[in-house]
Amino acid sequence: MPAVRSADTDVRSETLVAATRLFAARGFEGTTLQDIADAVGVTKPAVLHYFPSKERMREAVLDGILEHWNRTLPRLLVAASASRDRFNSVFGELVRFFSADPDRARLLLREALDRPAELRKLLRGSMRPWLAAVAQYVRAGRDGGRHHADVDDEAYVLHMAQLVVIASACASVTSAVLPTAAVDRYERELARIARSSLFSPAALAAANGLHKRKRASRMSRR
Amino acid sequence: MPAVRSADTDVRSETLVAATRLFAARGFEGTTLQDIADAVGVTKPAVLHYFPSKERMREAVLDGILEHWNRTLPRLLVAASASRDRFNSVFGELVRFFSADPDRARLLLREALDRPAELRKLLRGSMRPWLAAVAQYVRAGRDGGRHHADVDDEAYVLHMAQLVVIASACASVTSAVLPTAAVDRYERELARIARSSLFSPAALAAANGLHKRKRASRMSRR
DNA sequence: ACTATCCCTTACCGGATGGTAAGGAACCGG
DNA sequence: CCGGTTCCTTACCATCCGGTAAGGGATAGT
Repeated sequence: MPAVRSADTDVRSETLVAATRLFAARGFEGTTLQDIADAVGVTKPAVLHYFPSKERMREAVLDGILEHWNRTLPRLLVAASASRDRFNSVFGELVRFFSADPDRARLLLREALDRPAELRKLLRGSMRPWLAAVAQYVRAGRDGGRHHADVDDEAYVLHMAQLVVIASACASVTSAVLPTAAVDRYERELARIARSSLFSPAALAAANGLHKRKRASRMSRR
Repeated sequence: MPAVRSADTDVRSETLVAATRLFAARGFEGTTLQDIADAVGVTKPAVLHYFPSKERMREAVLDGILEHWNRTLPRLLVAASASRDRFNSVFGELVRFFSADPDRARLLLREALDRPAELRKLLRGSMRPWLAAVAQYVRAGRDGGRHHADVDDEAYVLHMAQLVVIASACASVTSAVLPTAAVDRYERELARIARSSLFSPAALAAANGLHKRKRASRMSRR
């Protein structure tokens, strides 16, 4: 029925990609439809042919990110069951998700600043289960003595998520302040903070040395 | 010489306050001169009488924040010299500065997103000394055994600063995800993360119990 | 060959935006 | 009483914004 020309999904998806990049870099209000059209190489009404309004485009861009997120979410949650490995896989997945494409973090941050009410509702619906699951894991580890006794499960998880987001979003700024700024040094410290503020000293010491022979010691020790 | 009417600094400063609030809430591009003029209760050319352009107003707003920061900075750095007290006073001052007026955090975050290059230069010039001083304190504590042996001084300080900023800026969003969201619970966990990822287990235990009788135990233990 | 549909173009529009021109009201030193 | 300065107004402007109208060229079904 549609007169496909192999450009059917082409211009539309290119528009979505360009809009994502531009919204992340300059913000929604700071980006004009002309900017997006120029980036794709078409005219302004062409992008409005696929997205009825700029506002709808914003929603499409945000949906694209959340969809990607919800697709990697299950994989993230059924990670290894061992206490320490589970932490590493979940935290690693989180870091990878945002540092792989900092635009995701920037966009999320902008949404939190520009439309907090909307993001609230959105997170309330789609991130609560995830938060609850991870928080439950933290709580179990705490009751089992593996985690700090005074850790606040939900607050801890939220803080760590925020930390990953802002580290990814502002990497270009902070790298200018760190003098000998290797990015992985920055990321390594991020992981260290998350670990050492979660695991009890006993669990940390155990993982560092006399535990199972499963993983080679990847602890930083320069 | 000037025909003062007691409104000399009035409208100007009110404009600055309104602009700060609006820029923080809606962003620079999302705020019109008309919005600002309406908030102050004057006409659009009136605000342009004090600030020759919208761009100059942005600079004035940012300068206002950095000036406030630079004014409280020295007080922050000459804080108590005892290891644990120094941490508490510096970290507490940081938290207080941003949570007292979340607009500061939001504005800083927006600047990092909208104009990373400019903020880079600005931070490079005015925040490097502060970072260096605190990092040096962290390093000294590490070499003295009070801090974790594998802490990365500069990266740690940067991460903590970012964490405080985003926690203040996004409090309205995250509070919707935390179910029984007392704000101070959120802040308490923030301080716990900062402490337990910095101090070595021995130093933490000492501070919690058998140390000097200086402070009453304020550790959370619900 | 005819029609319909899809994709995209040129041309245009109402409204809002940042900024300017010009002048008026209040106050000043003289 | 008289310029002069400061502060703020009304009126206005060029530009750009998101969005629409209308149509052309290509393709597909019939």
